[in-house]
Amino acid sequence: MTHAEALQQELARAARALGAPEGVAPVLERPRDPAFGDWATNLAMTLAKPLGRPPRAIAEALIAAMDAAAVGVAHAEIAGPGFINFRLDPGFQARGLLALLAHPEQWGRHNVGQGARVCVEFVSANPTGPLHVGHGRQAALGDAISTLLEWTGWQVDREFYYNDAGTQIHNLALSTQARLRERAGQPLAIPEGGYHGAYIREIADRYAEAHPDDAHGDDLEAVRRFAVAALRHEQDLDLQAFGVRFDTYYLESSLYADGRVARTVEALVASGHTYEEDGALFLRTTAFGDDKDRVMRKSAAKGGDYTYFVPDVAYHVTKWERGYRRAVNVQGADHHSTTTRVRAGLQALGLGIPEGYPDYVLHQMVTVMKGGEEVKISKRAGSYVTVRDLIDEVGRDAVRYFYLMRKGDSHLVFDVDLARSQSDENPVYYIQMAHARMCGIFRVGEVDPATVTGEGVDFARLAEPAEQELVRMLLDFPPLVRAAAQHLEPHRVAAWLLETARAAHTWYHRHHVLGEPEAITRARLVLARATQLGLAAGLRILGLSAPERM
RNA sequence: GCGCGUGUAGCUCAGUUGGAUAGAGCGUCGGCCUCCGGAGCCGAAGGUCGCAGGUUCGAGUCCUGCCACGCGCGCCA
Repeated sequence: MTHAEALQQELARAARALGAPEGVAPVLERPRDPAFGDWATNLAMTLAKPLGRPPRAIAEALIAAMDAAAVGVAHAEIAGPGFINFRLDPGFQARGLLALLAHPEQWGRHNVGQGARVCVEFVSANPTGPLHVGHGRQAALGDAISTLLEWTGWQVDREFYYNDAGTQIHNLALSTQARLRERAGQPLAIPEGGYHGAYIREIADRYAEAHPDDAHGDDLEAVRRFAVAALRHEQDLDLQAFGVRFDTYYLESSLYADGRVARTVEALVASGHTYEEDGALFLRTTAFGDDKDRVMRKSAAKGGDYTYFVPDVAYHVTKWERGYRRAVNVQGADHHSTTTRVRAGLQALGLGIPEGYPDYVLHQMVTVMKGGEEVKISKRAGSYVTVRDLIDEVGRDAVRYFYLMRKGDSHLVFDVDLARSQSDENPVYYIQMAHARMCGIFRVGEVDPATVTGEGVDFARLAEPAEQELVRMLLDFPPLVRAAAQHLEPHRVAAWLLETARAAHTWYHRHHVLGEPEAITRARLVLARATQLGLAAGLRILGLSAPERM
């Protein structure tokens, strides 16, 4: 039990002694101004109504009823309308770091998921081009969210869904074919909705080399397979450069091949939620909250194909059948409309899948600034900045951090020139520097950090304000990880890292670890070690490296 | 027009599920290197939290209505 939980328990006990109703859950928070103390509670104000007494009087009674010493409270005072501010005994609070030193691999871990399996799907790009900066945001977000879930007790599988069937892929094949024929001296005829990027020409070149007997690309199916394979390989390289690994690659084409799409359609028809109109088959998605009903199978005049969301529903059925009782999909907000459709399809099937399945994390668009102006991202026009461009220019860690430092649902402006030119002043370097500095102390002091356990150390020596602040930040980490995972919001970890790094730099600058009286050096070595471990933990969640020197 | 999202310092963004005097980074201005790494530290200036109402002890946060911007609204994905 942490000291905060002990304090909460003691507050709850005192509240019941005053006649408060069962089940009061005192809320502790860090006061905005550290001068107010280490913890504050608004308990007295929330009890004002049920107890029918003024908040300040209740606060007084609460303080009197508490066994302050037992929970390390050195001082308690009433402030403002009825806040109670607690100042903790310095050593009592700092001893909370013992758990970090003893089991660093457990620090920040929780078991809310209780080992349940969850499928996190992200990136899921069409294999029609390299990964662009929008996919990069998804890769960073999805990977960090997966890690957060792992840290909080979920068994996570990272999954990439390849839309390797349908119109876009057909256009890809036709575009490649057009380039092949251009090579052979015919006029270029890229189809409507086709792809104009230079990489298509490269693929055509390679195809011609590998298939000397089909230099015109007459075998469209072979061209399609070749182009898809080539682009999947490109995307794999992009992801590798970014340090993102997937457990499963699920192919949309396999859903057709194994009959799942057909079976899903049959099941939906059997459910009675479909109807035919103008030769097309509709799903009555309006019965499940959609604006209008959606076409499942196009009319014969339009080709008679299934629309994209049918395999999407079949795909999500497999997630359920594969045992994922929870699924998280990370998508761009431009795909927002699919969420209702997929959920509607799953509900219509009546398989007992919960209404909110799957969870969606939608992120807003990324715009790229280069040379002072916006780069229009268009695969078809062939103008965009790839994830690999960014990584090459500013480094993997910086790219990841920039993607993750902002909330997913706010629009992201990625100024490439700025990111590159300011790389010296990047927040990620600031954070990594704090970590490296802690490592530097051990290097210079010739102390093996692994031997710093806190045993026999007088924690009351960590009494300087800068030290208390740093201790508070470090102790905030475990609950912060839980909250970030619960809300699927990695940016909270990014913000914590920056604040904690600042606290570490301030402390480092004001107080020396080495060369002080032995009792102080020993206590400060503990804090340095805890800071190093704590920062490393946060960096790890975001997929950033924690260098020992820079 | 409808749905979703956003609107907070010059710029880019946080804001601990409704708490105290709204914060950070960058930029600007002014200080600090015999020091465990100055890739750092300390300080200052800078705000009508888009606008108007409402809910209550208390609102950047919740509700309603407007305004602006982004995305979506296809038998495209």
